[in-house]
Amino acid sequence: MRIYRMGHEWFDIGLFALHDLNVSEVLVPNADGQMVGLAEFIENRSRKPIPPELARLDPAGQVVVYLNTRGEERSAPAGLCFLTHDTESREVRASHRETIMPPEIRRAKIAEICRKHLAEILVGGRKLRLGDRPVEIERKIYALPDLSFGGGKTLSARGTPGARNVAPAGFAEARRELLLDPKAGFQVKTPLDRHYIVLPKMVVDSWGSPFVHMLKREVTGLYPHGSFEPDVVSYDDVGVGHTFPQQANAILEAVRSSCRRAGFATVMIHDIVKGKPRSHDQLEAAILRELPKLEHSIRATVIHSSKGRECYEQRDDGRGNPVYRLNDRKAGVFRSYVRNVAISKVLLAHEKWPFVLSQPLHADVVIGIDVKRNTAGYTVVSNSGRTIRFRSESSRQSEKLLASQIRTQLDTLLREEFEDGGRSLGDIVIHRDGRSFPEERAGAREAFRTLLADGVLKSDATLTIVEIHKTSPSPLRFFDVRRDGCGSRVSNPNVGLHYVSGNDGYLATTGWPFRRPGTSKPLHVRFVEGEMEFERCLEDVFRLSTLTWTRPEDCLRLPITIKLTDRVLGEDATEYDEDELRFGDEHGRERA
DNA sequence: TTTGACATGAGAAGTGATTC
DNA sequence: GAATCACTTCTCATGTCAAA
Repeated sequence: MRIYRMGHEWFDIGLFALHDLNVSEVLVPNADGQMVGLAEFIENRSRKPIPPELARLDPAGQVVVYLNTRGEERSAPAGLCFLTHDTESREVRASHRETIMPPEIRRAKIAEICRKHLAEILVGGRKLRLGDRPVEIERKIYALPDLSFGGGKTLSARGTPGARNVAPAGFAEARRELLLDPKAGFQVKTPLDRHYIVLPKMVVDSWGSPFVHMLKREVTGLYPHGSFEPDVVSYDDVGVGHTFPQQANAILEAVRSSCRRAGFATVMIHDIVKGKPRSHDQLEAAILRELPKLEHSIRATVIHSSKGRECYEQRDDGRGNPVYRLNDRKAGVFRSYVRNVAISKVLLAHEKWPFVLSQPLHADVVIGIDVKRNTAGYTVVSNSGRTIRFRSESSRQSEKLLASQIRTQLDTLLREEFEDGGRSLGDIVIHRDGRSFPEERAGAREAFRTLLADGVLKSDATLTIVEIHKTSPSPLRFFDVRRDGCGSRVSNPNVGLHYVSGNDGYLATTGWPFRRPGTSKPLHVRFVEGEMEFERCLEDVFRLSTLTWTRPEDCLRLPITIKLTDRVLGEDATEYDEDELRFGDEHGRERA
């Protein structure tokens, strides 16, 4: 894809062919139907003064042919065309950082574009005029909620007595500190289930044992009540080829013979360099989906060998024996990597949630729903995030859910919730990732009515459905503008800032006090139907976005209901070629 | 590839108007 | 009323950076 600068205007064109003639030879019809030279045509159409590339245009230069939107051939001088790159391309990847715009620059650019291009727009024959200033809204901000950790410790940015009180600016930092503090730490204290660490033989024979030791120490440090004693299983990564089916089958074989009890596993895989692009994602997806199907069902998480390979080096122990030690310069990096693995790949996999909301949500139960690649995922959050259930189910529909599916799933999930909690449930709120469809809503209402009749729900229970849009047809941005002296300072909005207009709500879940480059992108939350007040739903969305379990020191753009559904579906729903896995060794060798 | 936010381009999917 | 087309919207894949 290239862009073409005709005069001062930029066009996005796709190259179709190379013209036989050069710039001076190609003739095109001008407005009166007369044939003129290509350079003359462009010059006539261009605002003066003309851009330098046009002034310098070589008459003997090549001409490219592209197709306009009606499929007609058009000519453009190659000298005025520029190659566009996406972010992964080698030529521009280092400059990607520069495309992330800080708020003051984005705001200035928005104003400029409005002035230049949107001053007067014709809509259905009527002129629309845009206001010359952006809309100012009231600073309505939801306060950061209090969070409960282990040891009865509470974190507060709103002055709650007895809590560890911090200023909002220190909230994220304190959240991490409390999680790592042995006197606080994880809020749940139930023991861990059986855990296997599945390593490539090459790693077991080199830096495997210091790595496992480090991971054990990290998990135990974070979660002392769990008695983390993982079994190490090694698979033959060397004796087989390096394709996705070969490595996957080696892992399956090892797990089948060594993991004699159901439980969890963290599987280390090598990057697959040969074969189709993205085949290491296939390997990951295959492991995640195949291990639970084994006789002793294993729920797996996947890590990669590259980080360890990069950080460990072989040394001499002083008596002539080789030992693996961390490279001095990389020790710090590796430690935080191992901590991430401990939290995300071990503790969160065991459903040990690090911290929860201290005060109850407005809703009694919040259910996040998302559909990806024919798999529907449901996350149920109740009891202020203390209880979380997840369920996924394949569906024939790609994005729309059938009424009967959603009815059955909601019915099952809410009955489980009722039996576990031993109490009837009140207000139910559904967070739909993206658009909700009438069939789904009908299914949800049907389930609701049945559960009401059966006493699973309280007689005054309500059902409310909101849509959570990560992107929005009307992409609104918030800017915090403060006047100081002669000018003004533009920055990202406070997290918790919200603006409601009818059934559309915008909520800043990223922004101050979290330091991130770029301009905060508010969530678009749309009220679809139900009895709960919209502003209360919105506040629940905000509170659920403070449960940043995978990154305690940072913000989360999405509420945990959607985030968890996304995470699990992202992993679960990745396609992999099952036939290739079962029968694909020949194909694998061909490619390898 | 550890994670998440913000960025982009490609392509899929949906919408609405037009044509036969 | 189906087929087609132009256009919009959304998802997906990919990248960088920074956290300790």
